[in-house]
Amino acid sequence: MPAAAKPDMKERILQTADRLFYLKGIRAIGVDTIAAEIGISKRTLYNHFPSKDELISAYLKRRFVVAKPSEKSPLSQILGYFDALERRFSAKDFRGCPFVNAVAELGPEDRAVKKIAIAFKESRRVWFRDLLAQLGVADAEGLATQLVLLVDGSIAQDLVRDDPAMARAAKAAAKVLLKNAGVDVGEIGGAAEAP
Amino acid sequence: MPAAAKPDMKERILQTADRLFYLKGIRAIGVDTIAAEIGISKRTLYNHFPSKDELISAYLKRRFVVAKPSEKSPLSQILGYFDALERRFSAKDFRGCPFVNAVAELGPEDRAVKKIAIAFKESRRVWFRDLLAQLGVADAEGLATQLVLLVDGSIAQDLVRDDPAMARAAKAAAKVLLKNAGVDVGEIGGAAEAP
DNA sequence: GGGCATGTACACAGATCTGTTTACTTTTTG
DNA sequence: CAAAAAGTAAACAGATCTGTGTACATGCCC
Repeated sequence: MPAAAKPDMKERILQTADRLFYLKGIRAIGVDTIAAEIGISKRTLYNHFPSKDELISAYLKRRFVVAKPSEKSPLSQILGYFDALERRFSAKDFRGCPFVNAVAELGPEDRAVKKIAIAFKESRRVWFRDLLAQLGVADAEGLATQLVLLVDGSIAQDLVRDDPAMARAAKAAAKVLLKNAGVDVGEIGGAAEAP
Repeated sequence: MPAAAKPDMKERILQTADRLFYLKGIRAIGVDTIAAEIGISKRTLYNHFPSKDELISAYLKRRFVVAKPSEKSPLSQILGYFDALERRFSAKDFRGCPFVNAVAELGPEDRAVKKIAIAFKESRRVWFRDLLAQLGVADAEGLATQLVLLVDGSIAQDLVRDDPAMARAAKAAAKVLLKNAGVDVGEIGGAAEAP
């Protein structure tokens, strides 16, 4: 039918690539599949991205969203992160961390992918660290690292087991670590948690 | 050259497949590559494994080693697990958890792979749980889950960042969780650890 | 000696993947 | 209007992948 005047073709390509790469795997999806899914020709796709590698990088960079400043208290931001994790685990289209998956899939030789993955992991660690510093935690660096271990551990476990309870377990452990660092987190149950 | 009388051909194939699948990725390695690496013909490989899928399953099953009973105390077994992790992270050929990587690479539709991965994760959780029960921990189930989060989290982080310190951070966090559960773990530093 | 399992070498089928080329059509814009 | 920009359709090149087929060589056991 029509030819041009498609708005945000690049964004539409990226949206589709994101969904397919993330759900099925980067190596499992060919550029033909992405083009066919949108209903465009392969040539059009290659006019927007010079190679699949570029598309992969763009996909990962688009996934790299920075946390916006919040009005909420540092503690509720930290604990809320685990609640958000649990919601994401419960969604049926959750399939682990796209950065970890990409590194696992593409191997350590793909420097471009690894670089983006490292940057993302570091930015999230820094986000935790700054919130912890606001709470007056002495070793904010060390505790931030431990919190991201819980985050990534629950993501890996949920990827394999499809169990959103992993997020609750991570939150419970995070509370223990916070309390141990002198943060008042209120009551701490064994593992359960009152919403 | 010679023809038959190769001892343990199946095991040799598995060893090579293990190394290549794990280091480069399952989808990145073709059966030709494996056969060429050993110096056998592709036909021979297919005589031992009827399909690549079967070879993948055999690779993962072979990675699934059960922990042998130990003479050491439950606590030192638990803490020693994190020390072993750190040693593995320091090896240059470490590239994350083969089960998580396989699920990430092959997608959730590969039931055979997912089944093995779930079984492995569960067996390790049970290993922790039983040791915790021996220590008299009340909620051994919950704490075991939290410990495997730290384990898998440090593995995912090391995969991306190549930083063996992730294992030390996990160990430090584990100590805090153990202490909180009433286990005497001796002195606890901020994040560092005396060997 | 004679099967028979096991291996080699190598070609081949058929699918799929990245990326290009060619020729044509439609829309926007100066 | 006319040129440029953007898209379509479809074939193609060249590589790679899984799996099979064919013909031959070697070693072991009866």
